[in-house]
Amino acid sequence: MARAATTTDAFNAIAEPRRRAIISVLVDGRAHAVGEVVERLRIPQPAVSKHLGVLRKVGIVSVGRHGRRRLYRLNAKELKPVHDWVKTYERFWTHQLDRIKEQAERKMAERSTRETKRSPKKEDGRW
Amino acid sequence: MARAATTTDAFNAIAEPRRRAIISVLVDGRAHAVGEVVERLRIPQPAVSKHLGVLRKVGIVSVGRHGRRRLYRLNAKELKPVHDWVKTYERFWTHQLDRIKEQAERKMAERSTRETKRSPKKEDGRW
DNA sequence: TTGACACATTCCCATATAGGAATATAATAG
DNA sequence: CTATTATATTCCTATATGGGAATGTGTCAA
Repeated sequence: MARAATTTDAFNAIAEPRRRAIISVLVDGRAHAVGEVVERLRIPQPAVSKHLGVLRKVGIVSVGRHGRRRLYRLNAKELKPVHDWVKTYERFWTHQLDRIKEQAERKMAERSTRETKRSPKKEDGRW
Repeated sequence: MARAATTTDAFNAIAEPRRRAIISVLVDGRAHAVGEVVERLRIPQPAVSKHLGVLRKVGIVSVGRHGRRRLYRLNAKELKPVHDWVKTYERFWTHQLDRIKEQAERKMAERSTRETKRSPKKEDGRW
């Protein structure tokens, strides 16, 4: 099979830089017309419409009509799965104190599970 | 142009679910052989090798050799840009006050577009 | 040396792009 | 009704994909 559709989930949708830029425009929580996005990002209008269409299908934005305009609004909670996933790895780059703390916690956990698990010596040479 | 390559950046690399699964296997910080990943995820070996290749090109993993094995380890700090980006939107689902405000705003918008009586059977994401 | 093992690479293919250009649709103004 | 504004959609194309199958490469063991 080919690559998953951009409309599959938030992960695929936000992989496109211009879609992230569009989301950033909507970060103020207010509704914005397509033309506003076009002006502020200087992206051709059809491209903006297409990208907004992708974001809408995934649920990251919602649309409303007002006259001849379409007003798009951010529905940021759809980004939560991305945040939840990547948050798991936050400890790898956060402050060193946190890393020390993490290591300490890990040592404690290791100590408490040592009887059930195999010894830390392990089978031979893996680095 | 077509879609950006999966090796363009972390955003594109982690859009693939299997690659996220592979990263999860490496989360313990230790080095894992390809065969371990194959076993634990039950993904065909060539697929694992290809996905690891993508992750390596982006820098999310690094490789080392030990005998006939290749040992991959996580270089999670490459995921920081993703975290930094999505962190901006965390407040939309964590702060309860914001959620209340959002709901109120949505109700107001709903009320103002209710007279137009659009067919509700269209795609969702419309107000 | 030979064979088994671990892993990478290549080939093939159906599929979905993202962008540009052109056109369609919808709503309002006059 | 007509022109104009605002946005969506369609058509086109080059490109990269992910999976499966087959094969290549490197290393260890007997």
